[in-house]
Amino acid sequence: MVKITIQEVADKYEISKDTLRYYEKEGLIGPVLKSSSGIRDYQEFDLERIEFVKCMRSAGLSIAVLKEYMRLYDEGDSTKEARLKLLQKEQKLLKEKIDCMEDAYQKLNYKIKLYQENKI
Amino acid sequence: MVKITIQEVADKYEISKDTLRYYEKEGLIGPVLKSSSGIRDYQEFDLERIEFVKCMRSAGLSIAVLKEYMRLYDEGDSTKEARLKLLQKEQKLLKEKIDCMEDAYQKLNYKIKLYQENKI
DNA sequence: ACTTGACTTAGACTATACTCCAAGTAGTAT
DNA sequence: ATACTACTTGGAGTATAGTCTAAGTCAAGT
Repeated sequence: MVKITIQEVADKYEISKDTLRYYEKEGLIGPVLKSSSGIRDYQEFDLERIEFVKCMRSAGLSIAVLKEYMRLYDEGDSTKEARLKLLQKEQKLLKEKIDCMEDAYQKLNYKIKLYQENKI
Repeated sequence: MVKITIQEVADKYEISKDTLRYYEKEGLIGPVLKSSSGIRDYQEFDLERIEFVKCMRSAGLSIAVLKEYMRLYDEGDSTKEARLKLLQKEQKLLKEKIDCMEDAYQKLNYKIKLYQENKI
């Protein structure tokens, strides 16, 4: 059994070691298995979670929301409904943000065209 | 001539008065015309800038970038090229962000479907 | 004249999300 | 045995973008 160290995870996902420990402290991932001397050994399911968290963070979901989701997850099956609602709410917010950014993208595009056509 | 107060601008664009003053201090808007007693009176071109800034901020452009753009703008025609480059760079970043968020949106969608089909 | 309410300023404070630091430990290389 | 490197912790520090507070000014209404 080869161990997966924090450095390897940091390199693989381009997340700093500090951030990985921070996420763990906040309950977004782990608690990660540790050797007798306290060294972290990341498991497959840790990596899956990290990937999910990374993706959601890059989409703008807050630490607080992801923390809440993981808290519910750890509470078990009885929180399925709550988790679904949370995800749906975040999805809706995400859609609004995307629409807003697309609007800004078009406005930028328009402005850039004005510059290129020397109309500004 | 009816004056446009900070309160009216705040209401119209749903930006707090504090934030409007903060943007002005940072050079993103204005300097706004003031009465002899120091009360701001926003002009049409101020409102246009505010709308642009609001849109760009909501799309994630930083205060620093908008500040730099406005600084170049105030410097005159000689900075056209630089402004265009800045906008193109931000547009590219914006596109990357949108793509990233759309990816996250699809992942969320998938996860939500799993919940709805009771597979999780 | 006095109260009221909206405005002004500088500067302190807050939230979010990291990021860095000091001090210490464990395992390996020479 | 000593040096080296990567890891650990708790807690302090930073960046960004506001947000709030205190103290004061001004114009209008009673």
